[in-house]
Amino acid sequence: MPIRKRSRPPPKVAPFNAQAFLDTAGVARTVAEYGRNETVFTQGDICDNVMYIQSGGIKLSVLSKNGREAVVAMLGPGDFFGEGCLAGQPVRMGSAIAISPSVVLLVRKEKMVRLLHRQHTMSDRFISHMLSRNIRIEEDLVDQLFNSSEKRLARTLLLLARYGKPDAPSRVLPKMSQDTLAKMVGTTRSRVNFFLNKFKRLGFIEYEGDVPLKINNSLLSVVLHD
Amino acid sequence: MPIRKRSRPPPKVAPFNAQAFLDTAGVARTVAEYGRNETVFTQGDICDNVMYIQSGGIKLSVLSKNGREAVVAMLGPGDFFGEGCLAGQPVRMGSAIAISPSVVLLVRKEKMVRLLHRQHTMSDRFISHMLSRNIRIEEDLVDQLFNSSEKRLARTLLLLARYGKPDAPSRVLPKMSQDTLAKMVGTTRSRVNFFLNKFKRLGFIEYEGDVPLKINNSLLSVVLHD
DNA sequence: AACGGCCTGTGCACTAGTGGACAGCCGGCG
DNA sequence: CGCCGGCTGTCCACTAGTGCACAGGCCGTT
Repeated sequence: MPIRKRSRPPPKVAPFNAQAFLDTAGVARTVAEYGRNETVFTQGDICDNVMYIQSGGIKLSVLSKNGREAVVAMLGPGDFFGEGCLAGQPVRMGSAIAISPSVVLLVRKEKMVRLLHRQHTMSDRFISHMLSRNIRIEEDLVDQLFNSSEKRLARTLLLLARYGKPDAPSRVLPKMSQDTLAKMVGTTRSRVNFFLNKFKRLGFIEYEGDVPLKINNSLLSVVLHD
Repeated sequence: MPIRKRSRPPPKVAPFNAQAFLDTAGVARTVAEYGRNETVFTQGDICDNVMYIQSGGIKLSVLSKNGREAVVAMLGPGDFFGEGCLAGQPVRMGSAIAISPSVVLLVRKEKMVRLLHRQHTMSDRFISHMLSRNIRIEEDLVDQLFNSSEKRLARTLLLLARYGKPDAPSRVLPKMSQDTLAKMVGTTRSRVNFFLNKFKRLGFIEYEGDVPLKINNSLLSVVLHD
């Protein structure tokens, strides 16, 4: 299973090897690989398996009726996605595309249900994933409710920067366009551009050379101030 | 355990009787009762048990630094809350208060973890709760991202109205102030008032007598229109 | 080299939303 | 009774955010 090395996804927790586990558990599953920007599933597809990210990164987004897009989550190794079908959702509520070359495990939902019953390792992992995801989305929600787009941008930048956990004083940001940033924050590109430059002017982020940026923890002051 | 009858919480699924279950499972748990507006826990409290709603209704809300409040969820019988501690959150991220007389089960988090291991009935129930809650919050999030406050209000009204599932053409709304509505929708009271009257004018909701309102399914047109 | 696609930087008119304020209504209570 | 507190209805000035449009830079392709 060739995993091309990329700058971004630092192999997070290197957690339990789900594939090996599924092998020993004798569970039917499929291993799929996706290249950058390849789509895993699309909003409206019928929905009958749960995915597990072995390596790489996946973006979940939702399309509105009038064609606008919102990024709901950026996921990495060890994360599940597409769990909606376990709750009886007949079709996918959003789209999933790979943001870097990714190896993904597919498990049919019936299998998954049985697995969750029989295997503590699995259900533990799944539950803890659901818990942390829940917390994250809830935070995103109150962020939307309370904060201005400026603060929201600052927050998502900070979250993106510690994509690979360690709390170094300043971290590098995955390369992404102002457009997708806008779709994550929930605003327009003009706005994102405006604030990015403001942050740069104030020394909160550095334009290491040209496009790719480094963010400074001092950016926190934006989020925290009043 | 006297449960005063109220108009609101129609006993949902009448699901597994958690208390009896916990009794037979020999698990330590506490039964607590709360009156209307009594607080179950407060943002910042240390956080070491998970709650299960036996009957009644609970409102989860978050307070921002500058004193604003956002309602994150309204829960009913059969719902868990306070599960954050299972994911290692040391303190509560929001407050929980009873919106009607409620009976709540408290299970210490260590017990809960063991329970989830040993008891399929429990872990099934918990997982399905987490799944549906996840879906709901995610919907709330994209709602925030895509829709104007008018549509958001329409949506929350519709959701509130089918609090007791059945798909009757028009349903009655739990009594709640424009203020808490505003905090659920994520806008100001002036706005809520404005739109409520607009909806009334257009015949989407009826002011049955005075305050308590009935909502018409035609309100859907607001949400659906472009 | 010339082209197109994709990105950033910037400006601006227009709109939705905010955050007050104030009056009036009602019910509870001393 | 009169007063208070919490609720609704309404209004308005002010601000944040949107949704364009346009210019320029940096590829990779033909």
